[in-house]
Amino acid sequence: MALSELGRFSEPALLVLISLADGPKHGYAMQDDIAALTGGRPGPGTLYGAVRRLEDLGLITPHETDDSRRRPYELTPRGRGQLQAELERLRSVAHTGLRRLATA
Amino acid sequence: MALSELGRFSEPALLVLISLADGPKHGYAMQDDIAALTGGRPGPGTLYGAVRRLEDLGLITPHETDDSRRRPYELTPRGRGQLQAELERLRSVAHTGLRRLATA
DNA sequence: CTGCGATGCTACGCAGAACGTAGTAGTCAT
DNA sequence: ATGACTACTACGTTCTGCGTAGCATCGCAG
Repeated sequence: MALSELGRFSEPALLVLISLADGPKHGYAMQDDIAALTGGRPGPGTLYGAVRRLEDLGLITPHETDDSRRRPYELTPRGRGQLQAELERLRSVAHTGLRRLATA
Repeated sequence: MALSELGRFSEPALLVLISLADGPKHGYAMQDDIAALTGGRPGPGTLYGAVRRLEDLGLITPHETDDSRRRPYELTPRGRGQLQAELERLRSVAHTGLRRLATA
């Protein structure tokens, strides 16, 4: 993490955050949700790798449950804020790019 | 490249394509342009690494020039198409995410 | 005309992300 | 009780991201 100290997400990590944006989910449900969003289903290596990193960063947290089999996660307030900022940045970059394509 | 066969870009590669969207540029100019777009200037390793991969994929191509010192690149038609598709995908993902944040 | 900062790129190497595969185990319907 | 689906862990490989270092060229100040 060098280009910017904290304000950057890789694609799988971003998709995990988005998938948690409308409520807590466990890993398998995230995979389904991401598949619906993007058309591609991440393998477990990709998904749980991203989840662990996001948890280390304090952007998501395990959700209380008595079910030992599932491990649901939810956004922390910090994760929610970071996601919002990142999505706005992304939207602006996409907008700039599309305008350039249209003009040229 | 496994999640989707060709429809996925890493952030630096995407930024290179965007920076070429309003005309041919050489590496250093791309660095400047990306810095203006995002606030962060990629190092040469990041930039030229992404450039080489994009050239291998046929999305950008070296621009004719007699200047041996500079090596400008431009989008291929295929690169232009891919960029457009990717930006639209990105905009839609960002939109979905922001809507979820607003609703929840 | 010489020094020096800015330009433009190549080479290199490491850390870690992305990804697939395989394996384990519980659940549920038939 | 067998097979399909759910849910996750473990593991290893490949490649990206990134910084650093180095080298050559240009332009300008003195």
